[in-house]
Amino acid sequence: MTDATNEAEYDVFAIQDKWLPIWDDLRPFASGNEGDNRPKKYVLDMFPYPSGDLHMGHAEAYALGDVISRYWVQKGFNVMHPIGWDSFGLPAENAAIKRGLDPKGWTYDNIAQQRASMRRYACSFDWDRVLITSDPIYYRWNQWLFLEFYNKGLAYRKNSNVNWCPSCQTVLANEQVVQGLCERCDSVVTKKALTQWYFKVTDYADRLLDDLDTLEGNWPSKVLSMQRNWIGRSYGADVQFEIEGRDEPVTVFTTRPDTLFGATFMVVAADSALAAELAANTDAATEQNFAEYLDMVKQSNDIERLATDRPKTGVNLGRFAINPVNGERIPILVSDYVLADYGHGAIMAVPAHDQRDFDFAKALGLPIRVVVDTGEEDPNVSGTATVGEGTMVNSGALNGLAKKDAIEKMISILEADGKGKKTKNFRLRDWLISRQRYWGTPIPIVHCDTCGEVPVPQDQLPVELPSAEGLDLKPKGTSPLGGAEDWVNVSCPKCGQPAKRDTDTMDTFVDSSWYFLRFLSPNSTTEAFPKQAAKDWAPVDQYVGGVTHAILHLLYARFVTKVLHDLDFIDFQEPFTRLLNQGMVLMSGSAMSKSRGNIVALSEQLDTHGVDAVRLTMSFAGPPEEDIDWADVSPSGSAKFLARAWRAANDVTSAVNTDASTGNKELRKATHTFLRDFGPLIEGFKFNVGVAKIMELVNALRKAIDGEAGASDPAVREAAETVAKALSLFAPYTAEDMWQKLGHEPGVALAQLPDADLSLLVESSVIAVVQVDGKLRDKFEVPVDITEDALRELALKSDAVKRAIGDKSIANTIVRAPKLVNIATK
RNA sequence: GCCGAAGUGGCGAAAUGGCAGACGCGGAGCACUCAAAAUGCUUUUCCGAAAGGAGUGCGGGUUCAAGUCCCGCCUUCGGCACCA
Repeated sequence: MTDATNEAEYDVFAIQDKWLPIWDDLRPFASGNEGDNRPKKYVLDMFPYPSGDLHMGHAEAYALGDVISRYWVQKGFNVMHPIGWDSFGLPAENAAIKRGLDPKGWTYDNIAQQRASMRRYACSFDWDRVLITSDPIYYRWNQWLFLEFYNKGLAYRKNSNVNWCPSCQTVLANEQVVQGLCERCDSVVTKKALTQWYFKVTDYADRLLDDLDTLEGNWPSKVLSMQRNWIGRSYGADVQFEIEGRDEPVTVFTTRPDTLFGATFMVVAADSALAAELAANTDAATEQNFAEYLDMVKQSNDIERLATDRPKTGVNLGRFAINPVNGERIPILVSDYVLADYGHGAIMAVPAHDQRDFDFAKALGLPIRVVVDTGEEDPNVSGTATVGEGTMVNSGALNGLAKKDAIEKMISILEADGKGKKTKNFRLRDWLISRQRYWGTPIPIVHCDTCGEVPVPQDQLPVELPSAEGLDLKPKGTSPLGGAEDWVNVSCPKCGQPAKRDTDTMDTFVDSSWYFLRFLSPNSTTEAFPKQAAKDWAPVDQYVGGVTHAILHLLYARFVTKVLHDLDFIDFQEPFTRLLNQGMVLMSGSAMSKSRGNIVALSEQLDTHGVDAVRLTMSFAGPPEEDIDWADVSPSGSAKFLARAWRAANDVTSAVNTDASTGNKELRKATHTFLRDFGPLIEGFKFNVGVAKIMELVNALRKAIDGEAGASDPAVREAAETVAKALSLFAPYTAEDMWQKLGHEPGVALAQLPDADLSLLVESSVIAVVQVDGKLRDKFEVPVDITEDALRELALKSDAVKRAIGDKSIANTIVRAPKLVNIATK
């Protein structure tokens, strides 16, 4: 039943349908128009993977990104807030295989769906700046990037033991192996010797680590520490050990050169080339032992290898190294606890002061010699290596020194003798970028029997992916592109003889490592991005996305940025000035997943509560970096609040442009207190508190309309307009409709919040509190300009205070006029 | 093991060293209604009838005053981890 006198009902779905087409025309978020001289800001949300329709996680990320973007638009900035799709990759390929379709169709269908959902979700994207990484117009520049790296010597091929996912049938970067499992499919990752393409990220290890300091305070400290951990720099020394029966010495890396006198044996990684060589020159029995051991090592996977309680195993090669400081002959052993690809694949073992070496020594009956007196029990007795600080003993010239001095002295001794040098090592490995899959950017290299690796000339780019039709995409260990014979067989760009294209595709993290620059000119066919635009807009002022990318994506993007800087394409060294990591949306305590059966469908939430209520809930649930448990929050409560705000605007009866200065004092004060507090809260990412402040203002507004002031009071209009503008960051449909109800033209998103009139906030009196021994005992109203003496006197007169003091005597009285008195007794 | 973050009502959460629990969810009550829904208002940390007392993971400390700063624990979460 409709009530004729009160026909205005808040109908969120009607409002959504009403405003969408109007906004399509209005385009309030177009950026970089000719003659637009608003100051520039670049706000970027991590672009989605088109694996289906948008889900709750996207809804949170884009709600929060939008608060920031819309805030700066409202502040009068020319905000670039683009969107794109990270659309190459395995899920599309796997879905295609499963359904017998082309990955392209699946991908672009999903993109269309997500795009429509983003429009409905009222994302403030600039729809003129859109990119899709699987478009040739994008990946052509991915190939350009590869060739720039190649020409600079930063892209190279090598054969080594790589991470291999037996289920995806492709190699994986180190970063894509999580706890020994494939990050995509959770299969146990194995090792395989393959020739693969790498980017030389290790050349930038120092800068990637040191420049993290410049992000301090602007990136979550968690992400900074994760990156530091991942790069893992350690300082120490390279030490050369002569090997009996070998011309070349073997170099080992150690962080504890001070303990060199305690090195009682050497351990070589069982799966290293050095181990094979050393074993080859022993007797038949040892060779046999080594071969059997190596076989066992190769069969164990990372999961087994990483088990902490795993007993140490190894084989004594019966060969000897010479300790460079004391000439001692020490046995050489092989074991799998030494890694082939860290340091030099060989270590000096100091069992007394390293627990791993100790366990190994115990297991194989090797000598243990204490060279640092830490004041703890002898490791031979306690069974625990002493790894801490102490005084050097049994160490010749080092005796009596502390750890730090001993390290320095040992290094200078080694350097003087030419037996070693100070150095550092990184945990970070080079980035393996080739993949044996179809749906990715083809690597723009031709292999020629006479010329070797030949880069495809820039004017022949893009090397377009051949049609998937007729190709067998099923994982089989080699790239499906190998089956596209017309595509593979080309003539060498250099000599013209028959040659073959490289059939691998690039890791999709290459695509996303520079996409933020492509938004500057997403449709350009002549350059990856214009230098001048990069100067004007980049780096990204505010990046928003999940912490899941804390290592991989952010590290790669930082690396590529530094390379592009060194190649003189850009003048900055860090891509993302400020970073916000939003939390995850959980359901009943755990991440949403099909197997748990706890998936909340975004579309259902939107159909039930409306876009605005879902967006508002995302912002109001808590601090943005915390997880949101959907079971704990109330989208219906948000909807209720929005209706309440909308009704208040609907109640306003004064004319547009009514001068607020004659309005209700109390409500004006509430409005201007809000105006003072709101901006800093948003800029400090305290969106939940910002929403709470809007709620307070709506409560005050309601009270004023229903109370003495009445609906026609000018302050009521001022408050309602303030609510509409502020609310547009969180609930754009409701805010726009309120704005219209208040008599304005569409475009609340561009309506600026005025500065607070602080003169309205000056109080003549305040509530003073009186504490006795820090406990609240009384409060009363006092003039703001009350003197300390007068306030003290008032406090001491209070009955409640007298009672609290009792028969104790006063030791001290602290007065902070006009707000506080604290009486300390003794 | 190493590094980091966090522990506050029934729940999500607020709180420049200065009134702990803003704002909301949920609960209770009142008004409107024949009734319900919706809406508006009141109330809601715990114990206590009240006066009052207790209270921010635990134990200490600094301070007139500590959720906040310092020291030591406990628990949870995240990252790294046989990296020499």
